[in-house]
Amino acid sequence: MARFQFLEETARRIFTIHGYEELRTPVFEPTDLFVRGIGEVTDIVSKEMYTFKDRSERSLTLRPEGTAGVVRATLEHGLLRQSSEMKVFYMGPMFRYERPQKGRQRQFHQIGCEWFGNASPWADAETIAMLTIYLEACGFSGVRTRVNSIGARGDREAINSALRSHLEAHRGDLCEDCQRRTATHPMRALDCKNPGCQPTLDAAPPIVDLLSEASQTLFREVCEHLETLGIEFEIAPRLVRGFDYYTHTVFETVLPGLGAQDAVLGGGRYDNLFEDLGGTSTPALGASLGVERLSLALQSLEAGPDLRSRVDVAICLLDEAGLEVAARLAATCRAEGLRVRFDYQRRSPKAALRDANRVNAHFAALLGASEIEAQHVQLKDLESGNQGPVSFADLPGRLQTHTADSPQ
RNA sequence: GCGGGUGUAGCUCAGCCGGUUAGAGCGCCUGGUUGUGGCCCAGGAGGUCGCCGGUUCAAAUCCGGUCACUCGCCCCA
Repeated sequence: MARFQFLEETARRIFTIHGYEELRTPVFEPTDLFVRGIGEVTDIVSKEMYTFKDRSERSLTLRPEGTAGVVRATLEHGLLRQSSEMKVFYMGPMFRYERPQKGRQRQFHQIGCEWFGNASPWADAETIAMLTIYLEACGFSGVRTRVNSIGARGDREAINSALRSHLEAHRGDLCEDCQRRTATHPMRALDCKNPGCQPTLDAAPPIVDLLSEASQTLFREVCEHLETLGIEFEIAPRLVRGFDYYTHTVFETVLPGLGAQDAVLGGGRYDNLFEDLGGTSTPALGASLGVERLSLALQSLEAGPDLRSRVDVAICLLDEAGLEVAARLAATCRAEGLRVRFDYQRRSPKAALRDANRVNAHFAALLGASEIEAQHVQLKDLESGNQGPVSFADLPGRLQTHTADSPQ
């Protein structure tokens, strides 16, 4: 949980300084929204949605991804009317009906960002840059995002027919899936991992070469801007994505140590989605991060962030006296914003101190009959072992000056 | 949808070619310190061996079923 919080808070911080605001959307939506948005023939829509009927026989679906819901909310509430541009991020659970395995569960969490109303290749570059900065802020190093362009929707027919004729010519060398995709969605065949298909796929014309002049220029500019921003990336000529709404730039980032499910983020531009969902044509792009996968990757990091929880002071009773006094002290310290450990249990001093040590407290405030008599606690620094009296009244102030510079 | 694996103490696991009171490490508790943690030492608590059935004089161990979890393929975050 600490890792989730860290990943989410870091995202809030990095996304916010890039001008994004958080938006919350419902966890379920009308099924039709995803069918129209993601595309009928995609795996997600055809076999991975959690779909059910409500009491009025409406078909609802637990969201398998975040973008469609954000676009729907934007259209429905006219969020894009007062300004022509908007940047939002979200985080929350997503659902896909499939066999769980490492780095993949049926309910999982994504952090996503969406940027509406900006067609500049700078927007693509900034988005990839921001995500790279985010991953680095989380402690990952050597992040290299894989980037490709699948062109405008108008380029699609030329791409498909060129790929189809190539794939048809080598039909016998392709696996069943690829043979099927040749007809339905030839671009998807390109990222088939089946070893037998590789020679044929390697020999296929690169998608970028099949794009219109304008689309190629756009992609070149995205790459140039990434270099201007000093972002490490690599061009992945065969990278395509599983959602139909993508156009032009697509990208994904993989991290080591995650086995088969190593993509921690994916995204791209989707300039037609607003129209597809009944809005006016709006350039847009976005990405989403898989929180569980990031969390796993964070775990295997040799020098990860320090996520141990910290307690400023643990109040330790030394004898039968002092429960009421301790309760009041805990309350006044908490009112000052201090993290206080006190469990109202009567236990041996030894056990109380051991507990204080276990929860990683900076100080232990020791309280017994003689301390109450003198109106002070014995404040013990648990790292140095130094101990001395501090009056009840001075305790909160004293703790604040000593814990102000500490992490977390 | 397809194919593997595993279910034994709070956690990680050993034991499993059937045979006495089911073990280890870590964690937890107590004591060594008549009101003081971390390190060390000594002791202690804790288990229907996933569940149901079968074979047998005897089952954690063999067989069947069932449930749960897990890994891989497909696809994706």
